[in-house]
This record gives sequence, C-alpha cells and structure tokens, in this order.
Amino acid sequence: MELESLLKKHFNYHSFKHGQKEVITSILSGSHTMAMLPTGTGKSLCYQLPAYLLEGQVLIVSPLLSLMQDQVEQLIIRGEKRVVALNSFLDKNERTQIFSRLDQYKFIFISPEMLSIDFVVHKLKQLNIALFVVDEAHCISQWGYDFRPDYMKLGTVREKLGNPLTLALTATATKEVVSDIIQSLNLEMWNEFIYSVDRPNISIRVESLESVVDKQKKLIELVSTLQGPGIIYFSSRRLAEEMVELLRGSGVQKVMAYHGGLDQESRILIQQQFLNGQLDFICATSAFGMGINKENVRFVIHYHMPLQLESYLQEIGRAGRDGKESIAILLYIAGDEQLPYQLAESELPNVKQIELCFKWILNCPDNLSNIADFEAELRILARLTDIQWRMIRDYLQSLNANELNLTKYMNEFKLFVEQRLNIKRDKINEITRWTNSIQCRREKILNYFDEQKKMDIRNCCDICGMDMQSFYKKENEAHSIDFQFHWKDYLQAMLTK
DNA sequence: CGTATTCCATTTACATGGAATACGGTGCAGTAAT
Repeated sequence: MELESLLKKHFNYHSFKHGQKEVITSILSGSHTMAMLPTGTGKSLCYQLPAYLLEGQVLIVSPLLSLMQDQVEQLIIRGEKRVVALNSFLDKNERTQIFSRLDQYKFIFISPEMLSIDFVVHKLKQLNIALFVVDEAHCISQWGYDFRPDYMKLGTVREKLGNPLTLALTATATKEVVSDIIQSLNLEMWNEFIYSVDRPNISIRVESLESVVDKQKKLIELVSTLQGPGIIYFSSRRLAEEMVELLRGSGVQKVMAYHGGLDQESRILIQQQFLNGQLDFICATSAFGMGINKENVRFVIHYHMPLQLESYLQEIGRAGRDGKESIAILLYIAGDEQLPYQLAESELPNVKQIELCFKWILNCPDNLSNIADFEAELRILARLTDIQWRMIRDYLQSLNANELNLTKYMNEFKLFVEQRLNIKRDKINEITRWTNSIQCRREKILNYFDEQKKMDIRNCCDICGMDMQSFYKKENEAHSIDFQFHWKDYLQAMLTK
C-alpha cells in the first residue's frame, strides 16, 4: 500500500495506529475531517503524513507555545527543515524574515491569537494552504467562549483564507463539543471519526472524606504507598505548593509543584525532570498536562474536582499511556463543588460590574468611539480581570454606534453572561452528580460521552469493586534510574535555540 | 462556599476571640508592517 510505504519512508513506522489511516484517507479524499482519537494515538501523524502528498502548506493552529516549539523540534529531528512557529517568541528581525519567505515552509504552526491579526491573515492568504489543522480542537469549546475568544474567530479566519481543507483533532469531545467545533469552523460537509474515550486500564475511584485534615492525610498515605510516578491535581496554586512541602515533610522527596504562576524556565525544567524520572510526583494545577507524553504515569489523584467531566477525563487520561494498569482517584469532601462554582462565577463579570460599566459609559460624552481611551479607568473602577474586561469590550465593540440604547444592550449582555454561567453550572452539577453517584463510574462517564460500557473490566471502579493491592508499590522495587541529566545545559540549549 | 489572613477590641494581656476581608484555574499577545 502506498500509505504504508510513505509511513515507513518519512516516519519509520511499520503500521498505523487505530484510526490514523481512516483519518488520513479522509483528508486525502479532500473531505473536511473531525477526528477524535484517544490520547496517545499519534494525532500529529494525521496531518504530517498527508502533508507529503498535498501541494502547498499545512497550517496548524496550536493552543500552547510550548506545544508548538515541541512539534517544531520533533519535525526538525526527523529531518524536516521546512518548519516554523509563528508566535511571540520571534523577535522583530526573525518575524520580518519569516514573513518574507513564508512559502518556503511546509509546516506553519500558529496561535489563534496570531491568526486574529489582519496582517498575518493577509500574508497567509498569499500561500497555497493545503490543510488547515486545529490541534486540541476541544479548546474551541472549552476556552473559546471566554478565556481565549480568538478560538471562536477561527471560522472567520478560515473563510478569509478561502475555506481550506480542514482537520480538527482532539482526544475528548462530547456531541456538544463536536458540534461546537464544526459550527465555529463553519464546516458544511465533513467526515467524523469518533473513537471511544474509554481507557480500560485506568481504574476509577472516588474517596469520600470528612474533613480537610482527612483529605491531606489520605493524600500523603496514597502518595507514599501507591506505585509512581503520579500526578496530583489541585485547583489552587498555593495549595499545590503547600502540599509539596507537606509531602516532603512526610518523606516523599522527588516531588515538585507546577502551575501557571511559575516562570517559563521552571516550568520547562520541572516538566523535563518528571519526564526523565528525576521527579516521581507533580503537584499541579490544570496548567500541567497538555502535550505531555509520559508513558508510565501510574496514578492521577485529584485533590480538587475539575469544572467539568471533559477536563476530568483529559487529566486522568495522562495515566497509563503504556497500557499498563493505572489508577485515578478523586478525593472528595461534600461541598467541594463550591470551589468550581466560585471559579466559574469569578471568571465572568457579575451584575454589579456590568451595571457599573454601562452606567459609566452612559455618562461618558463620547461613549463608544474610543473604548481604549477609558479602558484603564473603567477596569480599575469595576475591578475587572483581563477576561471580564475583554468580554465587555468585545460586546461593546459589536454594537451599532448609531442606535445606542444602552439599557437594552445592558440587559442583553446580562442575559448573555447569565446563560454562559448556567452552562458552566450545569457542567459542575454533572461532575458533582457523578461524584456522588452509586453507579459504575466508568459507565456514567461513557454515558456522558454518549457511549455504552461494553465489557466487564477488572478493577473497573470503586463501585464495581477493585483490589487496591494492584496499585501499591511492589516490595524490593528497583529505584528508578537517575539519568545523568544536566539541567543547566539543557536549559541553556532550550533558551539559545 | 470554605479557608487563611488581617484587623480590632478587649478593659491594661502582649494574648485571644471574633469579625471583616481576600482568595481560589487555564494563555496568547506589534507600539507600523498589506
């Protein structure tokens, strides 16, 4: 077969993994393609192989700078030199240079934010874009509404680029997420490849506890007895840091915290140390995980519950990529769902803030023509975060300045925010119900993703019954090999690239 | 909502309890460029 020989030639693999060939064939037939492949199936091959059969450039929209840099590196290591990442890492000179010879690249990685700049789109338009790829496409649905609104503009961008052939890739997607992706990309006809989200080798367990002290004790007990390596997820940076100290105090040494508050260097370092086995445990926020491919993670513990089952599934999916038996444990105290509710609420502007803003604008003589002029003042006055301000600003900018009925618009905006909040609350309700349920954990998750549980699984979940012995450290376990890893050299290499 | 921190009054103690307040996640990004 032609595809297999290409696979051998460019990637040195002998056979495709589950789903890859179908997705690639679909693209090569010229159909827009929505592919949901389980974590660790080698999603990037789905656009990299077709790239060699298509005339023109492959444009890949990627959510994280680190992910882009990583993919670029991988391609370069494989001998593909025609690769570039368009992002804020480029300095002025590099940028000028690269934009002047964009057509010489085969693979162009880009952030959705960059794609919202007119100049960039103008430049891309002059290319022959053979394939428009949205990597981690669930970000559209998960982030696009508020956190990273440029994700919602990808459809418009696609149109400006002349509706190129499109591939959306993700590992987690409910029917709603899939339809969000299709809609916001403005796809009319497309092929869908949806595979099971189930990961039979991950046992699922909820530990109900009475108090914070119990929870901390339980965490220490688990981390010191379970077979590592493992990831512990928190919804608070401070707590992640504190638990590292607590674990160290209890004799767990090879543990570090990872969250968005750390500088880029520390994040790279800690991630690498975990990948190399110099760290056994990571206390992390949701900042940790996307694009991390560590095969032998044996457990994922949640100290706090995520804001939706989609996130939960993504996070526990980082365990057991090697197919070996692994465990996911959620530590739960009744009422824990209050933190997610609070996080969801504080992300959006509240009624008071909205009223304050509109009132202020109403009293402003030249109100909507130059929003940027009063940004600073208004933001301080209403104590708006970046995200809150952006939502308000984008809404104001969408208004027709000729017929200003601010009261009407304000109520419309309030309603819009209320609806977003209700969607977020529903998701939290869903995961809370799941936590408190007495039905098979796996079955309920699968049902949420519109699947049925098809087989009996050993050590399925705490409801079906499981033997915790399988997950404890083995006696006389050989200590993980310490690689001679010179982190200073590594960092130097990363930073001078 | 729940937890941790700060503030303040007490009846004069350098400490303590209770009230008020702050905090809680995810990331990209030209100051022109066609």
